This record gives sequence, structure tokens and C-alpha cells, in this order.
Amino acid sequence: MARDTLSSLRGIQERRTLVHDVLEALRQAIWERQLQPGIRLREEELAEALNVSRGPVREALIQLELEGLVIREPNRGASVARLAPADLEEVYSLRMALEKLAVQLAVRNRSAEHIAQLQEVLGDMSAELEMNVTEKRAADLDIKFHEIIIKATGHKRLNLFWSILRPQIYVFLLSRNVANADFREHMLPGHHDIVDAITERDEERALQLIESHLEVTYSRVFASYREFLETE
Amino acid sequence: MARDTLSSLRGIQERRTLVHDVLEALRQAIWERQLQPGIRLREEELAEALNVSRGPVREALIQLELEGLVIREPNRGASVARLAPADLEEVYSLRMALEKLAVQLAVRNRSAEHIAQLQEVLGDMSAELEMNVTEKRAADLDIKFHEIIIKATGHKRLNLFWSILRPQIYVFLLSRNVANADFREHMLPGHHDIVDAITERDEERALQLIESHLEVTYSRVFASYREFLETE
DNA sequence: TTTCTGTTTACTGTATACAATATTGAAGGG
DNA sequence: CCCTTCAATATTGTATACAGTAAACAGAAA
Repeated sequence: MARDTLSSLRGIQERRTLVHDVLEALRQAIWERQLQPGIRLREEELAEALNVSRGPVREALIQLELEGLVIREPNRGASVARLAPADLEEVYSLRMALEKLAVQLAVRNRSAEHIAQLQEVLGDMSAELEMNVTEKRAADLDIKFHEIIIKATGHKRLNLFWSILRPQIYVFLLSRNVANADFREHMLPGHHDIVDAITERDEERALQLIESHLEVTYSRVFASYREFLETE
Repeated sequence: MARDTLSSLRGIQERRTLVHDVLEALRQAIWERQLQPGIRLREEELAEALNVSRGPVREALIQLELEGLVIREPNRGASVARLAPADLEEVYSLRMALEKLAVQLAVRNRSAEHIAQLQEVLGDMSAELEMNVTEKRAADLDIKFHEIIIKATGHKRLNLFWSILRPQIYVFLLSRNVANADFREHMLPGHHDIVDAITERDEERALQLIESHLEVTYSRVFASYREFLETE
């Protein structure tokens, strides 16, 4: 009992391990293009910069390799991955497969709590789309919405795969102009209908909606990511 | 040029890193139930037993956690995962989602080389099903078949996800009686039809076939795994 | 100049040593 | 008798030191 109390308190406090901190720092640096694609990531250099030893840095790089943000070659070291349009296609084809499974399971497993969470995100979206939101904030809301559905499935391995995919989705989302008008028009109603279908436990409709929603998203991200790569 | 020649030779030789060796040793020990579910995996103990230091063992445990074979808790260490029927359901629902994507892409991308590889496995199956095969050999052939399809997609991330799922599929396959008659009757024709559909680039049929094939496999593995857990 | 080869250098791969944390058990208070 | 508290111990988390490997470069031969 005391253990549960403690660990829940711990959650409020700070991170548990240095690996976690290093991961966050590196992910953010990659998202914000402080660490540009192709740049070499020397373990010792990163360790010095982050005031930790090579161990945690090494473990973080292994995790980042898993997430596709970093390339690691034996005895050669790590570098920031260069993400081509083909990578975007891979990420989104997997995302489609996973999220189709997710909505199916979510329709069956959803609780009132999940629906409330989804509604809350919808509320945040409609509120914030009125004003000027940063790309990061828009991406956060978008991802958060889809993540609630994934979590609602109670499927541990699906959640794991999502957590691997998520940082990569983030890279693509942050590299395009999410604030453009037609995106803003699409974001709210697209998500709203999905919540409806899940609430009504209409599996077939939920499947169709998530499919078309992701296809629209994909084509828009694809177009702007190519543009982004050309200007960079 | 010289590099390519050398690195291909290297491939024939031995493994590159100790982590790789440790991983293989631990996976096999778990598959063969030498390391039984629930048993604690102390880094130092394993390091001693395998004649390496804690570093490679630690990295291997991280990888095994990813593969769902091992549970790791901060400051508490690792243990061999207890896989319940719910885990089997998770693994197979994901497998279904991934392999449906795989056959779609494989139908488009397949080369003559891939078809030849599939035919070869079919040949091995029909040859070996005549005699008494070990559970391991049967599982190897089954997995090999599906892996060729995954590889044929050329989808790096799909291959990554498959490599995470594969060791878990292995656990379930090895815990049941693969040599029973109706399984042997199903294994060859089920796979044969799939090869046909891929060869003829019939995406719709390939999809239906892989779906029903995996469903049959799942229900059989599920039944025998529950039985297995009861007897254990 | 070009190409091969030996040497150097820089980095990762691995091992060991130290610090922090959690579990266990025993002692004391309720 | 049970519950709490505190110390001892065991084990992971982290840091540092060493070994091995591959790339970079310089020098010699063609």
C-alpha cells in the first residue's frame, strides 16, 4: 500500500533515471533542428554537454535508434537520421495499420472516462484554433487525441509500438505549417466525428472515419514535408 | 569495393558484438524454459554465467524487455515475463495488423527472387512434414515463411516491428504441440495459397487468405497454449 | 600523380569501480 | 500480537578506465 502511494507521488515529482532526461533532451534537440540530420552524435561529447556519463547517453541513443530518429552503426557511432519522404510513407502506413486496430478495440473497451478525455481535447482544439497556436501546440493536441484512443484499448504492445512511432510522427508534424487554414478546418470536424462513432460504438463507421482522416492528414503532411525538404 | 567484399565475408564469420551473443543465449534459454517465467534475472549473475561484464547483459535485457520476454522495473531489476492468454491475444492482433499491411505491399513489390524463396520454404515444409519434425523446426519454417513476405515489402519499420514481435510468437509456437495432425494438414495448403495470390498479384485474395490463415493459426495456438499453461 | 601500406588517431565496445535505491529483517513501541 | 521504524544487505544506476576497431593520413613505390 505504502508502495503505491509512494510511486504515485514519485510520478508527480521528477524523472526516475538519467536515461529518461537524456532522451528528452535529445528528442527535443532533434525536433527543434538544433541537431540537424546527418550530424554525428559522439557519446562522450553528448555526455559532457549533458553532464552525465556515457552509459545513459549510450542507452538513450539505442532507444532513439529504435524510434528511427538516430542511425547507429557498429563501431562507427550514431548520427541524426535523415528522414526522406519514403520514411514518412513508412511511418504513416504503419500508423494507419495500428490506428485501425486501435479504433476497433477502443469501440469495444471505451469507458466514460475515455470519452470525457476525448471531449476535453476537442474543446481545447476548438478554443485554441481561434487564436494563434504554435506548431508544437497544435501537434501536441493532435497527438494527444490519437493517443487517448490508443490508451483506451488497454493493449500494452499496441501502446509500445505507438510510443516508438510517436516521436517520428512528431518530426514530420513539426516540420510543416500546421497553422495553415485548411488544416485548421479539417482538424476539428475530423476528430469530432471519430469521437461520435466511438461513443456510439459504431465500429464500422469509426474504422472508415479514422482511415479517411489519416489519409487526409498523410497527404497534407506529405505535400508540406516535400516542400520543407526543398527549402531546407 | 574491398569493404563490401570484406563485410560480406564478415557476415559468414561470427557475431559482431557481445550484446548479440547474450541476446541469443537468453532468448534460447527462455524459449527452452531453462529460464522459467517469473524468475529473476540479476545482471551480475548472468554476466558471470556468460563470461561477460554487466554492460552487454544490461543492454540485452533492455532489448528483451522491448520484445516482451522480460519485465524490467526501475531499481528493481528484471525477470522473465509470464505470458498470459491476454498476451497471446495482443501478439496475434498486432501480427494480424502488420501482416495484412505486409501482403498488400508484398503483392506490389515482390520480385521473382522472393517468390523463389517462398517456394523453397514450401518445398521444405512438404518434405519435412512427411517425417517427424521437432517443434522448433516446424516453428522455424513457419516463421521463415512469414518473414520472407515481410522482407519482400522493403519496409524498414515494418521489419523492425516484426523483429520485436517474432521472439514472442516463437514462445507461443514452441509451447504447443505443432506436430499434431490437423496442424500439419493446415500448414502447407494455407501457405501455398498465399504464395499463389502474391505471385498473381491478387491483393484482395492475398489479404483474405492471410487473414483466415492467421485466424486459424491463432485459434489453434490459443487452445493449446491454455492447455499448456494448465499442465505447467 | 596515384595507389598501396603502415601508422596514428579517434571513437565505440567492454570491463570495473562507485553511488544510490529498494528490499529484508530485526528491534522497539503501540 | 501487529505495526512501525531503522539499519543492513543486495542489486541496480552511474561513472570511469581500458581494449579493440575502423577511419584518416602520411609516406613510399609504381
